[in-house]
Parts: sequence; C-alpha cells; structure tokens
Amino acid sequence: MSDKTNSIIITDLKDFDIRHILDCGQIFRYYAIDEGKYVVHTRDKRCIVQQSANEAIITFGEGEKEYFWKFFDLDNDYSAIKNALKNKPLLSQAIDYGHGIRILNQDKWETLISFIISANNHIPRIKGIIHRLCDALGEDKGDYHAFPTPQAMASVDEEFYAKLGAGYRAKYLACTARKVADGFDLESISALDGIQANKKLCTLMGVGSKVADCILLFAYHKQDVFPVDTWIKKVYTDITGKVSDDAKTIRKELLDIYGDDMAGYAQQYLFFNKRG
DNA sequence: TACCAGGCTCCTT
DNA sequence: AAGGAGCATGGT
Repeated sequence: MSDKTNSIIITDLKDFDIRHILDCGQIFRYYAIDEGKYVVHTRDKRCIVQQSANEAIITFGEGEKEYFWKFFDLDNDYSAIKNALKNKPLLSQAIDYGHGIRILNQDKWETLISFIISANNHIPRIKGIIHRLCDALGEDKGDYHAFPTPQAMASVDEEFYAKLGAGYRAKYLACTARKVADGFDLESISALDGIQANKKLCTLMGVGSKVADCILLFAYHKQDVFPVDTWIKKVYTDITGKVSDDAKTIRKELLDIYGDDMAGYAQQYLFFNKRG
C-alpha cells in the first residue's frame, strides 16, 4: 500500500524560499501561477508549491512524497551549511540574499539535456526550447507533458531539434540522445570524484566543463565542482581583483577558496547574488 | 541596432 | 597544451 499523503508542509522557512530555489538558475521547467505560487515539473511528475509568510505547501500526486522529499533535498540541514560557509569571501551578503536556496536533486538525464541547451543562451529562451521539447516528445500526461525519454529523443534527428529552435545545439542533442539511448551509463558517474566525473560527461557531444559541473551539482549533488560562467567570472574579479577568461584556472582557485566539500553550495549563493 | 547569453567544437599553432 | 574563430537564436 503506497503512501496516500499528497503534500508536504514546511513551517520553518529560514532555509526554504521557493523563489530562491527556482530562480537561482538550477531548473528551467517551472512557472508562477500566482503570488508565491508555482508549478514545478520534473521527469514525468509535477508539483505545486505555495509559499506564504508562515509556511510552504508542496502538493503532488499520490505516492510521490518520497520523490519530492528527496527532490527538495529536505533531509539536508541548510542552516549548518550556511553556518559553515558564512565567513568565506562574499558569502555573508550572498547567503543573506539567497538564504532560502536549496540545491535540488534533479533527474540526471533531464539535467544533462537541459544544460546542453543552456550553453551560451538566455534563460527565457532555454525555458522555451525545453518546453517545446517536452510538448513534442514527452509522454502526454493529460494537461502537461513529461520530459522525453532518451529513446524518444534518439528517435528523431538533428533537423527536428533545429525546428524546435535549438540553434547549433540541435546536433548536440541528437548525438547525445543517441549515445545515452545506446547505453551510456549516467548512473555510474555517481561513484566518480568531481574531476573524473567531469571528464566522463565531457565525452558527450555538447557537454564541456561548465555544463558538466552544472549537471554534477544539480543532479548528482556533488560539491567538488564549481560551474564557471560569465557571472562567476565577475564574482572572481570581485574576490581577487583579477580579470580572467580562463575558466579552468578560475574553477581551480575558487574550489580552493570555498573547499571541495561545500563549493557547490557556495557557487549557487554567489551566482544568485551576482545575477540578481 | 548592436550586444550578449549558466559555452562548446574544431581547427591552428 | 593553448588560443581563437565560428556558431543559431532571440532577449534586452
């Protein structure tokens, strides 16, 4: 007999702000339907989150409590994380600004495809491409579509993704979908450390070091990673006074500063704070 | 209208 | 190993 509970209620909001969680750039399939009320999609599932001054209510389908408990990382103590990080460079202010951020435990395949699309792209456009991708290839769930399976994505060609508006990433999507559908094992990457996991993901077409780090942080919850994009380059300048375009060096230096046990969390607070 | 976006691939040195 | 051109598209 499955759990018939269909909601989670959070009354301690010091470590939970749904706007911070959704707007910090880790997820693209969500939209606001009212003040403090959002619809969030993940894999073939959907939940509604409504947050007021006193509580946040997460509502979902029957039997999905365990899934969403893990998805929102509710076993993790973010007060302890923030306490451990708050004295590191720029974090006092950044943690204050994004105090309700939590790193989601997202689906590996969905995160892989989403961040291939994210490369050199604007967030509103990324959302649009992913939405059209789901509508076109994802299972029809009645009033919404699931994220498509590797098999569904491998069944169409590059031209198809170009018509979705993916631009030059169309080729990457077709190629990587084929590789995963053909047996590339995303699960086995969990066992690798940040460096090795990054290297393995970079063998997929369309995945470079930055996209790999995003996947490792948002879907594998790894902490010995540090996605470096244009915003983090600005943060790097704020911290060190140096201007650099060398993402590899910046990654290494920031990992060193923030520590490879919590650098991923630090990166999200810094990114959200800088991008606004 | 230009410039830019959660960068990557591929070709030269 | 390191550097740089080229890249599709649309938001601002």
